Amino acid sequence: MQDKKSYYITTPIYYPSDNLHIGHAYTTVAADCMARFKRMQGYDVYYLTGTDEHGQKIERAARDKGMEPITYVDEIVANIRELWKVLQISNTDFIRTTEKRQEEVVQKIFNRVYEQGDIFLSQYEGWYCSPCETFFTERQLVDGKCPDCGREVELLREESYFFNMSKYAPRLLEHIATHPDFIQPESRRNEVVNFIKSGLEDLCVSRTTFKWGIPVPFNDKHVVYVWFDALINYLTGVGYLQDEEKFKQYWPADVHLMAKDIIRFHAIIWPIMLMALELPLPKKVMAHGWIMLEGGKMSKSKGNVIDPRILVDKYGVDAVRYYLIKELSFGQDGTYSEEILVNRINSDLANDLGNLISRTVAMIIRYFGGILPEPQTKTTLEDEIQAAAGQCYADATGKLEKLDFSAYLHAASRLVSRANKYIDETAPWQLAKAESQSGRLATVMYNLLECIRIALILTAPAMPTLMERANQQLGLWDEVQTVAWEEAGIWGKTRPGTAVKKGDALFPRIDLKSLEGDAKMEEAQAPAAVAQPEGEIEKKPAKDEYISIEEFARLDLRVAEVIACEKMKKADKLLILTLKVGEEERTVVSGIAQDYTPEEMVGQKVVLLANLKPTKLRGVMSQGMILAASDEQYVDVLTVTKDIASGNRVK
RNA sequence: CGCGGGAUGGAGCAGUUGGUAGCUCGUCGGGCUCAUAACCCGAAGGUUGUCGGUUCAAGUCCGGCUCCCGCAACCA
Repeated sequence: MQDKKSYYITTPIYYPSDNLHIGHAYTTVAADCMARFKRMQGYDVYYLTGTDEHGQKIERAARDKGMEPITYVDEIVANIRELWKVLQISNTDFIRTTEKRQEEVVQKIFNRVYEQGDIFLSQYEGWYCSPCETFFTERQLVDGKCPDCGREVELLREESYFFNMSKYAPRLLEHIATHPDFIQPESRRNEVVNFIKSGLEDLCVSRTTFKWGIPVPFNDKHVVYVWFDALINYLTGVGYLQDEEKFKQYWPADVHLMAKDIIRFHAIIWPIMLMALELPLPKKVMAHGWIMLEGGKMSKSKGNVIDPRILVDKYGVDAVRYYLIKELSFGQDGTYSEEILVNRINSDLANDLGNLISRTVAMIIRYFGGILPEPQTKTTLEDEIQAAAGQCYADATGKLEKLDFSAYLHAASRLVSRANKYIDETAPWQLAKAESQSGRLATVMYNLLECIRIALILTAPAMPTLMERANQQLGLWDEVQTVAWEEAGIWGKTRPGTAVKKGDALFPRIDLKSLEGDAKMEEAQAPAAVAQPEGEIEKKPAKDEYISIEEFARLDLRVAEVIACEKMKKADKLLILTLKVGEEERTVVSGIAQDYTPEEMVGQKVVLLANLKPTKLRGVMSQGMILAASDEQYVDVLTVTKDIASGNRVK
């Protein structure tokens, strides 16, 4: 049974309503790196990823496109799988919450927890605004009234299932205290502990407002709350209640890896669910940081989402994965820019590693006809090299064990640097000039290749195609797939007599200047590039979607003069404008506070959409909307510059 | 006082249990010529955001302050 130690690692299951971006790629690549590392160490690895497909948002998105949720989601899931293929993700399994195995397990779990009393039917109590058909919490209300429409709300109860979380809070705190590695990094652990100590409320684990989800087994008016459903995938994936032997082999998970924003679900709700099921908790829950873009977080609305596929096309999988793994330091946020990416590839991969291989191959060919000689005369320098290699191996291993990905690659880089320095120290081109030095020269060549061999093993988890590509030139291994991690810790595994041959550069240098040229071309092609991969609906109005002049006339656009203006309290973006429109006065709330002060608005003549349905914004009734141009950076309010009196029509 | 993160040589970041501040890139100078104009060596450059406290000793612990950034709320 215990023939092989097992290792179970997961990524979150992703929500297929949006395109996946470089951040999702990071999590998945990092987890893949671990999976490959553990496999090379001889572990029986189970690497699970997948998609979380239920929920109102998906249901709505599908309906908006006139599709069944499942057809909608199928398409996106296919794209996600394709992305993982491109990134050489070696997941063992791919789970979808819409699969039958998941539904079964979720329902059984729901049943069980219900029967033991930890899930109970209760009333969800909230303030209900019937015109808006929405519940609000006490906090959300504005002056005790509906924050949306400003009307009276009533205290209503709705039937809902709740999960008793507080019951398990002390046990969870105890567990966290006695297992310091359970939540990583430490800053996240503190956050979670504080959150738990501030008191856990019962979690509402069912919904009745939509249908797209797993039905509560004994009450089909209810659907299981998506997070409750989603987290269970970690159990379903390894056969819980379905394949007991498999489950026994892999559970508890060794690592749940995720981005920091969902740590609470994994470090609070999930462990408590497992406690309710009397299952052992995962050994580690690790949250990494975010990849930020220069100028803020990436988001679809900013249009700055990076599609990893395009990067892989441009730079290759190994380079892109290397960059991702190297860039984020343990648990912290990092920055993405194409310039940083290119610099990283050029300096670490092209200049140092790629070039090391290139120059070594060239020298073995020049001095020994391409056949690696037997090492001979040894000096203290060789002891030093060997010790350095051992140290790098130990460091890389240690850092990976701790999921400190960046430091792991840094350790591997150190060996490459040491080898480059070794060439300088020994100056093989000098040795080659004297016949008497051929023994030394042989030693140097052997040691260089030995360093390369070790470096390639160390970087293999990060760069899955490099070993094979390099091996075509180096001939180090008969079978690349079976190379074990431990071989990197053994000096002298390379066999003399190995034949090397010249090949293409493993990591060609990238010219930043030519990149600028590319960027311009890309801009021209951008719409196609963006729309194509995901089948994303960048709907341009079709030609027959012109509107008539009559339709336009329905918009009552007027010149309006700002006679007073103040900043909305407790809102960053809102100004409250008092407008004079002819004889009439109006109050309009506008989201321009980040670019305009109240003072500079007063006296301006702006364009008002006067017959827009009034609405309440943060408690203030806004009677219309003023027109403004905007992009990601600026908001520019349209103003009337000539002396046209307020109230006049704009058309 | 909504939640959280950050402030360390020009840039981006490390700094584990408090004990001489490190790494990558860039800059300047030198070396080498095997190599993907790559490689190697050396140098300059920081009173570790600010004020106060604990200590023999603080980037590292405690408290106040300032400024950035994400999330949330809000952009009709």
